[in-house]
Amino acid sequence: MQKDKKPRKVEPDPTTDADPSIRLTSIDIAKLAGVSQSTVSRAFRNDSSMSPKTRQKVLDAAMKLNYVPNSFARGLATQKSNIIAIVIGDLRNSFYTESLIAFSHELNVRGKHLLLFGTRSAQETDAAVRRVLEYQVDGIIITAANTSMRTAQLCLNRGIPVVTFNRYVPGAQMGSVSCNNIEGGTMMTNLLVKAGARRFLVIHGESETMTNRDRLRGFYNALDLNAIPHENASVVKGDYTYDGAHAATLEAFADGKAADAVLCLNDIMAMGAIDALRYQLALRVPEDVMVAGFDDIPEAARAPYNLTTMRQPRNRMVHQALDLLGLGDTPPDPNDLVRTLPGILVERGTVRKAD
Amino acid sequence: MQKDKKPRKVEPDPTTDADPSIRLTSIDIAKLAGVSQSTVSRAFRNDSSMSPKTRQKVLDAAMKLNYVPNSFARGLATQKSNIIAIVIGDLRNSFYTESLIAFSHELNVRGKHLLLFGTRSAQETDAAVRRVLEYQVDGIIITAANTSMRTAQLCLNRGIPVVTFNRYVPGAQMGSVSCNNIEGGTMMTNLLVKAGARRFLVIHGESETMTNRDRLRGFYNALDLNAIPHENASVVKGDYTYDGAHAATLEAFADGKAADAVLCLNDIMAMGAIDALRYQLALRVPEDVMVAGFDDIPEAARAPYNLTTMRQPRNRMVHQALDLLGLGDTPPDPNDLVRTLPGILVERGTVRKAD
DNA sequence: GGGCAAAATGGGTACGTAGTCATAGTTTCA
DNA sequence: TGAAACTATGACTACGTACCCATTTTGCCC
Repeated sequence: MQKDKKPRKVEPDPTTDADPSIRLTSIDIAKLAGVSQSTVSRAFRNDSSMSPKTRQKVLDAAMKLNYVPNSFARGLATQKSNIIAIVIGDLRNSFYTESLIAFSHELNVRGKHLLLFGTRSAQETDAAVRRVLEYQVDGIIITAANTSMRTAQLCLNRGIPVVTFNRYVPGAQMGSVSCNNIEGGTMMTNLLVKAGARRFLVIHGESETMTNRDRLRGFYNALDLNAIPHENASVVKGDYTYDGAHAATLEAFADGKAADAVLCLNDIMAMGAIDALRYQLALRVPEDVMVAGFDDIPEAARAPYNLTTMRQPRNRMVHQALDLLGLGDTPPDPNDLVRTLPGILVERGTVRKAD
Repeated sequence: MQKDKKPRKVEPDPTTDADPSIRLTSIDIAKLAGVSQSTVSRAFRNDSSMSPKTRQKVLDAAMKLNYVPNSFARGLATQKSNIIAIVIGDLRNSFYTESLIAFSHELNVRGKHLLLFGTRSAQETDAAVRRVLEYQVDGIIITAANTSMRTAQLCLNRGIPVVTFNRYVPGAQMGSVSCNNIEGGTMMTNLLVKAGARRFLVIHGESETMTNRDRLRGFYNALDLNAIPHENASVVKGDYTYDGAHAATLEAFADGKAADAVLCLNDIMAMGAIDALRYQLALRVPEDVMVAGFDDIPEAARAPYNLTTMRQPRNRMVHQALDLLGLGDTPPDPNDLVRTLPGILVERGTVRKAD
């Protein structure tokens, strides 16, 4: 019985024409370059102990055959994937879109790849994170609804750094980047009070997230500071979406003017509120009703909205998140995992100037 | 106190928790479940020839230790990654954001993962595609500027299905999904002509992409049909962005009314044009100048814009793309790689009703 | 219950790269 | 000039799963 070397699984596909580049490996390159597989591997790893001449020879051979190293084999051998997973809850909110763009660019620069998970519910998020683990990702950025502690702990147990972006889970031993939302809520509310607001409609999103709670808390703090009774504020849900806030505004103002200021806990909702006020309720903004938001997304600055908002320093937040994943210039300090940045009050045209 | 408090320090509890320091493999699960590694592998692959009892035993063991299969090893062994790469040029355009959301969801349902590349230039796109190859992706969706034929061919040579979304490369042997943009351009222009438009400003994006060319061609076709001289149209670049179109509009109208209709080759640019007309140039839309767009992104339907536009059937396009990647119900027909869907004229408030 | 087919399970190896260790080749310095 | 210290390269194996194939167990029928 003659035993032959196991041949490559080359099954000529009749549907496509000639398949010239069958599965290429470093061994093929080694043959062509007249070196060993080890040497090919070195050439692609920028291993120092290697003559430039040999390296060039290998790279030339690789170029000629259009060889690309197999990331799975590499990942298996190195236990590194070069993949960062991002779990995003609401891509319809430009704040997250912009963040994603920034992350994408920054990761690209660092030679990392980006595995994207879009989820809505916390349940879905948990499932996504679980599947992320299969890919041995080098880090996870979570910017979706309240991820369960248990799931996050799962990652941390495996030594995978986790960063929650624009949210945090109290007590969790993981990185998090967000604004000082309490302070932000207070500042914005103070601005509205100074502009004459006394009766408030607050449109909030998901009451479970800390970001939401903190902004709300900041709002109440400001009411207290200004001796405005809490009864003057009605708090309704807007689902963190344009449509949600639009509907909530219509409902709240159904029986006439419900408030002289609408504080929306993000810009997308503020846009929905403004449009409802102006186009459905025929109220003027800011003359009849003032509106304020959070985030400062690109649309907020455009003429139809010209929204007064609390800007989140997005780029700085992105960089902090990358730092916490160990992708920055300095390794993260395990005792400084929670980064809180100040928001920036951006005064535009939806809040009247204080007299 | 009967029950011990859980110790703060992580202590390996063999009955409930995994030891965080140890890398779990199918062999560990096999030991715990009292079966072979092969059997563990089977349990996670839904292999048919396996007793339900054994499978459950394995899954229980895996659950207990929080075991997750290693995708790199799996990918190496199966030559399948379960990863689909998406190269997106402009995430700031909701059309692509919405498409991404749809793709993300559909891929998730199919157990596929999504590797995201954001790029601006064709050069960057090529680099991204090249790196995608390292990950042995099961398919690539390109919805960015004119990818070079050469790069796309690289993928096709490896048997990786490529689909261009909302664009196509003439003559390329790869899948593509787009609207009938020639027809769309003609329909929209006809509508404007019927509404009384005679002098046109066309704001287009990247002149290299076929989508752009086709819409423009459809526009000129309509001019011819209506015996309107081409001199009545001025065509300027808007970079496919809000800001680009905003600036282009201001410049075109700098010396007074430049046209009685502005045809923007996508909605994002239409929004920029409308805002420039209304807020900077104090012109009324549609009374003084009509505006039309393409795509029908969510913002187009909102009150401040209420844009008349040519809707692209996004969900159908997404499904077609998935089909072409072999992820649909039926395998793709290699002779039917170019899918062209009709656009849908959505008449709203930025084009006057024909008399 | 014996014999046979089918189902269930285990053994063993390939997948492609990284990295350790050994070795051949080269330089340094006494 | 010879030995030590490097440098450059090659041989070999681990990484964790899938899958082919062999083997054992079960189910079935007469």
